[in-house]
Amino acid sequence: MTSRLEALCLEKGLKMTGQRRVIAQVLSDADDHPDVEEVHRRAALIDTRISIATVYRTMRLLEDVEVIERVDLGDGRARYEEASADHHHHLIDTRSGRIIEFASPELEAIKERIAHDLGYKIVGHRLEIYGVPLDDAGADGQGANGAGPNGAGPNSAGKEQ
Amino acid sequence: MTSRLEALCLEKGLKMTGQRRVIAQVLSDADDHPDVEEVHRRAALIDTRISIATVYRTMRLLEDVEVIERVDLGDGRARYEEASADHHHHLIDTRSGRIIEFASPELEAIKERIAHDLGYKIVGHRLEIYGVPLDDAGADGQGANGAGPNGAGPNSAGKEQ
DNA sequence: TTGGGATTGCGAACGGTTTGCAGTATGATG
DNA sequence: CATCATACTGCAAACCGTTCGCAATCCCAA
Ligand SMILES: [Mn+2]
Ligand SMILES: [Mn+2]
Ligand SMILES: [Zn+2]
Ligand SMILES: [Zn+2]
Repeated sequence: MTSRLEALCLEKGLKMTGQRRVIAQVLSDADDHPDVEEVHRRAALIDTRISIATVYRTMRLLEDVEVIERVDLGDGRARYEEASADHHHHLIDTRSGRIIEFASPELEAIKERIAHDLGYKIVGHRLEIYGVPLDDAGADGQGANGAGPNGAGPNSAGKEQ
Repeated sequence: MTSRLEALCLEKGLKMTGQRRVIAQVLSDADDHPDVEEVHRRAALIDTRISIATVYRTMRLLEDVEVIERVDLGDGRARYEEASADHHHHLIDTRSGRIIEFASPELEAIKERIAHDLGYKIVGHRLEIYGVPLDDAGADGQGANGAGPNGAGPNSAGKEQ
């Protein structure tokens, strides 16, 4: 049974080996932002004979052909997610480690304008927000209120990890 | 002669050693974003007897007491700059490596609103833009035009590195 | 089915950073 | 101003995520 990502790999003309199929499977199933060790761990559940080196190599390969995207969340290691049509950023809950995805057209527009005004064309950018839940033991008042009306994107709800 | 940062360190109650004084000097003089090796290199010009380990330890210390700030510009190593009152971000010229600082109140406001709407209080954030000069061999048209009227901050001109 | 280039597993090497340890300096105290 | 406990330093080894060389293996086009 070919996974979503395996199909993508075939389209890109990649040679499909057993380990690549397993990794593609793992990444297709994932809805979080696993690092290489985590991918390896999950892959090992399906097929024990996959080395971490191969996972590293495959992640790089998949990144190169833009099947997955590298995410830098500030902890030491590289994390990955399926390359998706909808660009987004991450808010990291520093208390729980939970990761919430968001998108903001306004923010992107401003960013674009800033670069342009400085005489630059954007070739990439990175934005992460680190925060703590408002309703927790927050020093600053304000009650909790669900995701609001602003451009906060496709998934105002959040994935974890 | 006590440097600006040395004075700050004294205020914070840090024990001032010879090597710390030299490092404080180097950082006071710097107007770019040196990594640890670069700080060590510059420090060695003033006093040859400073080990890289001490520089690492001192940078961490100064970061902890908020005399300097760590900057992550995407290359492997940590870079640093003097902690300043005016918050800003960086646009990295991927062709030249030049680093341009900018600030944008609108951008900060939107970021604030996004987090709030998601139910979070911001404790930190990170934003970098990678770009290439518009007037270079840009594929996408538009002539060059200097820094514009938008909130692009305190130093629309740029520092290098 | 075969053959050769691509891929794998292993361990060693990498680059940036941290750390254990023994020796040295600092600055508080008398 | 001398003394001393403590904090700091240099060195080298360890660390952590990641890459790489190499020989063995696999994939897939012919
Ligand atoms: Mn994501
Ligand atoms: Mn800066
Ligand atoms: Zn964006
Ligand atoms: Zn900001």
